[in-house]
Amino acid sequence: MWAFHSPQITQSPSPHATHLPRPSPKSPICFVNLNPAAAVTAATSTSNNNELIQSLCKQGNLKQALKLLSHEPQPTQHTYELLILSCTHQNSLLDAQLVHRHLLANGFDQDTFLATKLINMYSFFGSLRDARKVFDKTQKRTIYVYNALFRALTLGGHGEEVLSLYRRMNSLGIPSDRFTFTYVLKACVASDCLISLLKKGKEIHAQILRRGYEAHVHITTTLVDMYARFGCVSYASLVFNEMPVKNVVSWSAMIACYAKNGRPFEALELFGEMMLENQDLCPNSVTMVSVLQACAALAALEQGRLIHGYILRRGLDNILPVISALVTMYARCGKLELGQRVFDQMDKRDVVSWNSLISSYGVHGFGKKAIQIFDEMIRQGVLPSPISFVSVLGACSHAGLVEEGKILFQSMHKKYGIYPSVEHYACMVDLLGRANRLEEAAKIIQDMRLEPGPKVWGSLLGSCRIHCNVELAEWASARLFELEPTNAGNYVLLADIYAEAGMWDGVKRVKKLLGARGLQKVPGRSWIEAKRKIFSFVSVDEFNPQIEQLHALLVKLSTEMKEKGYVPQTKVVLYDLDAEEKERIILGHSEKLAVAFGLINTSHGEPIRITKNLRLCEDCHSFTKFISKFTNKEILVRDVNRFHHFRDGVCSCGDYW
DNA sequence: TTAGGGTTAG
Repeated sequence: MWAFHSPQITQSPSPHATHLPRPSPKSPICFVNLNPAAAVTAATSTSNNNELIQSLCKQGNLKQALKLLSHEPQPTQHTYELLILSCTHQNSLLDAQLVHRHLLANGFDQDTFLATKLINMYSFFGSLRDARKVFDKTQKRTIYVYNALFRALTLGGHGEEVLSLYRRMNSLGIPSDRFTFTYVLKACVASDCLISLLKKGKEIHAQILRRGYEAHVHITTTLVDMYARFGCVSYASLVFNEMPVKNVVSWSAMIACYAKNGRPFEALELFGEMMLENQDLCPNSVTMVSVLQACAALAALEQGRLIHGYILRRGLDNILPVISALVTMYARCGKLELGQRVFDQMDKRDVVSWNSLISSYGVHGFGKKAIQIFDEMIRQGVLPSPISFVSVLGACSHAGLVEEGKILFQSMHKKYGIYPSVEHYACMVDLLGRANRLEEAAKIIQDMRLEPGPKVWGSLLGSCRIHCNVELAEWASARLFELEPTNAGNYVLLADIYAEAGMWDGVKRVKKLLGARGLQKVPGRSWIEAKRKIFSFVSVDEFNPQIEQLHALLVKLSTEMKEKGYVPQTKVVLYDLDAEEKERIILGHSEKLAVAFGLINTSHGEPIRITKNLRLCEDCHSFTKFISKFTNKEILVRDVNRFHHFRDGVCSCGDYW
């Protein structure tokens, strides 16, 4: 498209000496002193020079363009625009800074158009301070200049700065445009303090309605996404349902909202609706990633396979995020080998693909294999990301590989220059805590340079539950009740610890606190996929039409297994009840109902696959081990943390979970 | 001149 002109710097027309701008004394740019004879011809050909520079930029020949620039007395706005663009294409910050200094020296310091380009440029290089400097030095700040800085700050995660600047813009009477709204909505979630900014987001939503932008698909889609990120699913769906115009992006945003907020069933339902009711809408790779996430969350293997087929038919199977999501989907549906096969068939892999595989092995309890894959990734020259360490440390934790985990944790900064984040500390606390090294876990928290967040305290409390440590549990829960006052799970964990220690006063106190704050325990729930449908069970499920049949089967199996040595672990019932009543309660656990359903509804040789929303209780674990031997059935249970693969009376977790 | 949805973990 662009004609190639080979730049002949030595023969090129030279500018007249009088037209040559004086470089400022501070400017490092060297203007070539040209002889007067050459300068005469140059006076008329500066437009050609500009064209030549522009052409070189378009060809990606930045170095030659810059050389020629030093001979050009009157670069135009367009020349600078293309130079700036070229610097980002070439990923050269040094050249970008040179162009910036050059345009300042040539009197373009108040050019608002170039100011927006410079802000975008510095945003690209991650130099937000420089972007802000350009903004501050620009006197006439058009909405374009504001929007450019909003975009830069939002991308950089400085949401609060955007919102304070936005307030100032409003007070100066500068009206927002449709672009401003998308940036400031995104700014509300590009920050750490989500609670206060949700209120701000709602205010901006009101402004959008007042300005009559509710029919604008970009803005409303951003609104759906903002509410999704705050976890306000009902608000997101309200906005979505009222959108007069929806496109594939809006549908994808709403599907992602469900998938990301623990509502995978609704995500799949909405995807079905999108396919059925809108035949002119074609789902794309982004849509498919969320749909795969939903299948993974539900362990819906058959659905996942159908989606995989669709992805192949649509030719979306060469897109990296889609393949990574496929690897995860298969692994989380219990088909680790299929996940590995998808990974093996990839032409190219990025760090995310590797992370998918590492965590897949981790969740199945193959810690050593996960470390091997991590090492292989490094050997192949792929640098680990912070998430690689979350994945591999998590794998160590599931497999009880404490020493290996400690070495990896230390290597993060030493070898790879990655500072451990709160997530990594949470992994370490989990790793040590599960291994009953609770004092060491507590020491890690005390020595942390970062503020330990809810994840860290939650890991400690979870470990205290496993090993029944009241003292540390009280320490952790006191912090958790401050940080997450509405997370019912924390209260339940502490109550369980008190109950197991026989401290019934403590149980009463915590339950009272739970009630006073209007919170409820999340009921145990298990899912199973059969005949391409997903069946869900809750504990002591009175509304299930098959409950009597399932219960009768469980009583029969339990009685027979007791003769073979199964002893019901009634201690998991944390109520002051008699043994018989406790036994009745544990037999009604959702996971056992799902196992019974699986025994009735799966064919011979077909494994039973169950998903559970909580950690597997000791009795269900022991019961399922017995069942797998007693009925000669393979049973895969994915609890909230990991997989348990029961076969012939043994579990893959080695009773460590 | 500028804009919306996604990948891996917990």
